[in-house]
Amino acid sequence: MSKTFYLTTPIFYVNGAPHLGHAYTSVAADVLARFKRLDGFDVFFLTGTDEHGQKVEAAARAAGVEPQAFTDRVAADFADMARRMKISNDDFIRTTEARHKRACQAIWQKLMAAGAIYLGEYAGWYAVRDEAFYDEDELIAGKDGAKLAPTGAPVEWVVEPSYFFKLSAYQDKLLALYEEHPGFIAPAAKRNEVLAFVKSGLRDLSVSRTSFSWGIPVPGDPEHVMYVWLDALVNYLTAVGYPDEGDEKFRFWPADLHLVGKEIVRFHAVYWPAFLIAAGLPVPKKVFSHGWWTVEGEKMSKSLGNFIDPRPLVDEFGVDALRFFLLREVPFGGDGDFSRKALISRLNVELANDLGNLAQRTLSFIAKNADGVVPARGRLHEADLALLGMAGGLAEKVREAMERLAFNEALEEIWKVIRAANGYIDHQAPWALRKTDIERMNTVLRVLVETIRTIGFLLQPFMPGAMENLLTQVGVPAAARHFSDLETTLVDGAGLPAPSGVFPRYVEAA
RNA sequence: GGCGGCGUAGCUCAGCGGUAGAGCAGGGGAAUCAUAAUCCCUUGGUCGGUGGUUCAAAUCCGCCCGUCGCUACCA
Repeated sequence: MSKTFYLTTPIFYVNGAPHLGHAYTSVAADVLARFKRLDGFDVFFLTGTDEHGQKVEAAARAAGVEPQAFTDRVAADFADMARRMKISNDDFIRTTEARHKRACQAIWQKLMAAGAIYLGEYAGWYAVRDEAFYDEDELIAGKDGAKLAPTGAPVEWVVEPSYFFKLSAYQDKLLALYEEHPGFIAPAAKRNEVLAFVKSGLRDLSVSRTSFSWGIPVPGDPEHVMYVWLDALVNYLTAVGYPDEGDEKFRFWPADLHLVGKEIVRFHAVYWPAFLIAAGLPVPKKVFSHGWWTVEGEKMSKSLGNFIDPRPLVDEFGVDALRFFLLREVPFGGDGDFSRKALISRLNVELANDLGNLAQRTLSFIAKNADGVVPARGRLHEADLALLGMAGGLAEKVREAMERLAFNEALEEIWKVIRAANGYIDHQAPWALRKTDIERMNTVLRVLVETIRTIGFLLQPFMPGAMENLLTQVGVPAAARHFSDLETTLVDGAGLPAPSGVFPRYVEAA
């Protein structure tokens, strides 16, 4: 039985359309999921949509449709985006599904039974205009001394019944968790923030609402719906069959990795493990926070209206190039800037010139001068051994970087070999050997083919379509593309298909 | 205000105690198998400022400046 690997994207909130940020999280998770599958893991990869809450209820009303119809439409749009980005998720969960309602109510009852939830009163300064509560010390003074929200909205003292989760009781257990598993929150900067937050003291968390109804009813008290974050986080359990711990999918629990945007770290690194500990369930192994994209130097925002839909970019540049760009351009965990210019530059320089041209010059040379078959190799020279050595050690280097979610480092390692291969072909000059030493020429070509093959294997998770094409061109059978097949070499004299460019250069229309 | 990150070549960044590095951009040359792609050489930096520790500091410590983030219940 192979080792399991369970990873998730956040479930995306359906009060707006999918944009580049959603695509980014999904692509990163997908690359890792594909990598782990190729590396022999039994992978469960989950994504989906978060569909409850006041904002969705309001958005549906604004659109003039029932919440369910509204969420059906937006959820379908997210699923479409995932498909277009070639996301290989094993399941797509929606929080409005019956299986999820059942899981949420089950965990609620478990938390109640454990004494972790109690009925109390939520009191605070509420601004109707902002639909939000504010702390006393956040308030500002108005003209006549009236209390105002920081946004300038009038506030009133409101008391309403609410169920609370005893978050304060889990402070020490959380700190112990972070202490014992230093890798639980990554990158380290986020870990520090969470640590500081928890150390500063935790208050109990209001986990039910009575002010709106678009949510999962609290068992035994239907006036209340569950707080959307409790609802949302439980999706990770729902998908593996909770509360049926005997479900065949439940073997994936606990999750190996929750990939999240930096704005929701706290929910995943504080509330979620606290809920799980209280419910007597194992906690996930890692929460990794990635950064945000600006677009042409500006923050994506509603007011600027510059949200980017990734799908037109897929149409224009190809899904592989876009996926590559997102993980290549910036260290995972940090923020990045998306610009047409940078995308085109990566596409032309690294994909077309470096890799595409390397494959093309090698394969078309073989087609013209080596009978279009896998060339046999003779005695190896030092330069051959150097390049083969680099290629041979590549899988381990890439695996190590992927383990740290250092996607751009993994790609950099691969590109070092690509650059070395371009240097190698220039120095060995098979076009000169063609006239003087055919055996040596064949050896050089074979070394190149083997190197390209290794590169193709390792790039599969990043650019599945293009690498499927490339691996076919270097003669790797479709059924032999797991990383364990890397050790199997190509067969001398096996026919190769006619080569065709893998990454065409992008020429900006005049 | 408190806590934390960052500030290194024109740009994006790596290095984190032992004579300043990569990619891109710029300059020169070579080659011509290839998607006019490639390869080689090369210009370029008082490593934010300042004081200290050390035989030796981008690299450790203090202070200052700039910048970004966190500092709970919309998600």
